[in-house]
Amino acid sequence: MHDAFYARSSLDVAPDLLGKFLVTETHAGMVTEVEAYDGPDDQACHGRFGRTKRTEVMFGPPGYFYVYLIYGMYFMLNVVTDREGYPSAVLIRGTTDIDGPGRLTKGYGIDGSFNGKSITKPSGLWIEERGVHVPSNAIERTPRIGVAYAGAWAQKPYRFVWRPADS
DNA sequence: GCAGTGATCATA
DNA sequence: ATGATCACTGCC
Repeated sequence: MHDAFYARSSLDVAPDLLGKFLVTETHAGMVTEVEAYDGPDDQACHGRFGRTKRTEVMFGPPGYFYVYLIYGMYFMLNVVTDREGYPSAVLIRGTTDIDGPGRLTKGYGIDGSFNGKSITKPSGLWIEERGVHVPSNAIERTPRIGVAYAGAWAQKPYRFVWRPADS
């Protein structure tokens, strides 16, 4: 999971995160569901209004976590992708052990203190390749969840799902 | 079906 | 300072 992995379009990184493992010192689960948020023109992307204090990390270099609070209760975990100055990220919505973006962060103990941290082991949260092969034709693509306001962008198939056949 | 919850951002 | 919005969840 070197830096070059994240230095690509969120639309390429997203499906490649399926089958990887999200790991902390106490939890590990295989990523099963993600969404891509791609650039200033994407009307569902937080970066569409330009740089703000909250979205600053999204505009920064790839390979960092972007974590924010939604609905006053739930933290959303994203990984920043692409290049510096271009706001894009991949939202991790589910793993094999915990399904649902808000439940996942709660279960893994991920809060706002992870915002802006590097995706490396010393940060306490990282992503591992464990040799799981994900057939590309088995990845399901659908519109993203909860972005009905985003006009034409609400329809784009930027959500990627893959669950092992036997689970 | 919808309440809960609070940071964020625009407006002033 | 105020008010609307929100990449969700759990209980009705």
